[in-house]
Amino acid sequence: MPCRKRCGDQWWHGKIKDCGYRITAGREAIIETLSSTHDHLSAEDVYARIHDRFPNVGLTTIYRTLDMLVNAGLVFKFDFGDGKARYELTEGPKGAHHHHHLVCTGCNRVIDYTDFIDDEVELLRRTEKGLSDKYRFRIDNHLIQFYGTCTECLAK
Amino acid sequence: MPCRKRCGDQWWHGKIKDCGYRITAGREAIIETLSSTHDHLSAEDVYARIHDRFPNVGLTTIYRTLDMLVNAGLVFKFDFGDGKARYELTEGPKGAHHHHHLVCTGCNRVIDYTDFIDDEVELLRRTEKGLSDKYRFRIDNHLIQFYGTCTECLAK
DNA sequence: TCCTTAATGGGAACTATTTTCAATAATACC
DNA sequence: GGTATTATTGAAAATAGTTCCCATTAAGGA
Ligand SMILES: [Zn+2]
Ligand SMILES: [Zn+2]
Ligand SMILES: [Zn+2]
Ligand SMILES: [Zn+2]
Repeated sequence: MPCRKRCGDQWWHGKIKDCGYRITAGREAIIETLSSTHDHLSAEDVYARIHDRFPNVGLTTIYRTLDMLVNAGLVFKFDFGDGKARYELTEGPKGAHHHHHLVCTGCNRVIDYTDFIDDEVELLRRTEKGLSDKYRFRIDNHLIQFYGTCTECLAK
Repeated sequence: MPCRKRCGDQWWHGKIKDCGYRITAGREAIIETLSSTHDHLSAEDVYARIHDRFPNVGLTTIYRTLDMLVNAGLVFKFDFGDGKARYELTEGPKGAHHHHHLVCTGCNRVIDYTDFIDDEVELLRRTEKGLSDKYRFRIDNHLIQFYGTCTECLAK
C-alpha cells in the first residue's frame, strides 16, 4: 500500500520547486525509482517498475516528468544506440555520483565506471576552460563513452 | 548527368570489399556525400542531398548502407538528442580526421573541435588501457561530447 | 556470358515519443 | 479550512524515425 502522504520533504523537493515545478505523487514515484537503481532505465522501464504501486501514472507522465527533470538538471538523458533514451539521476540524496560509460556494441550492456575519473576530471576541467573561452560556449556537462565488446561477447 | 561508370577504385573500396560487401552506385553516392561535408547528416539529410542525382536511391537503402558502413567501421553514428541519428565518416581519403563535439542544448548546433585533442588522446590511451584490463573489454572507439549553450543562445 | 546471391525500393509495419484536450489536483491566497 | 488559479494529469490519436517484407535487379565470380 503506497504512502500517499508527504512524509517530510525529500532531498530533491527544493530543486524542483526552485524551478517552479510542483511536487506530485507521480514525480515522487519516478524519482524514487531512479534513485533506487544503478540501471539505465528507459521511459518504458520506469513505467514498468512503477505501475504496480501507481497504476494511475501513465506513460505520458513518465516522459513529461523525465523531460522536466532533465531540464531541472536532476536527470541525465543518454543514448546508447538502441533507439530508446535512457535516464539516470545526476545525483542522489548523498550528492553526485559522477561516472562514465563503457558500452558493448554486441549486447548493449553498459558498465558504469568511476576509475580513472580523477585524471579525466582534471583534464576535462582544463579542456572545458579552453573550449568555452575559444568558442564562447557555456559548458554545463559532458558525456564520455567508450564503445567496444564485453567479455561475454568476446567469448563468442 | 551522373557518372555511372567505375572511374577507378576509390580509397574506401578495399575497406568494404574486405568485409564482403559489394560496390554499388548507391553506396558510392552515399559515401561521396558524407565525404564532401563536415556537417552531421541524418539519413534523411543524405537522402535529400543525393536524390537529385540519384532519384532511384531510396531511403531504405540509405539506412541500410549507413548501417553497413558503421559495421565496416567507416562511419560513426551519433545521437545529439534531437531524436534522429547523425552520421559522419570516421576517415577521409587523406586519413582520419578525429574530433570531438560541443553540442548546444538550446539550438542543437554542433561544433567539431580538434583543439586540446592531443592532451585528451594521451589521457584516453591510458584510460582505455586501464579500463580494458580491468573490465576485460575490447575498446574500439570513444565518444566525447560537451553539452552547453552556444554564443547565439546565450545572447537570448 | 551466365549464375549465384547480395542489394534494392516502395510501401507497410513498427516503435519511441509528442500532442491534444478535457478532467484533476497542487499551491497560493484568503 | 475553503476557494481560485493554474500546473499537471491520462488516454487516445498523431507523429516521426527506422525497420521489415518481398518481388525485382544487378554485382562479381566462374
Ligand atoms: Zn557484450
Ligand atoms: Zn551510468
Ligand atoms: Zn545554441
Ligand atoms: Zn563531428
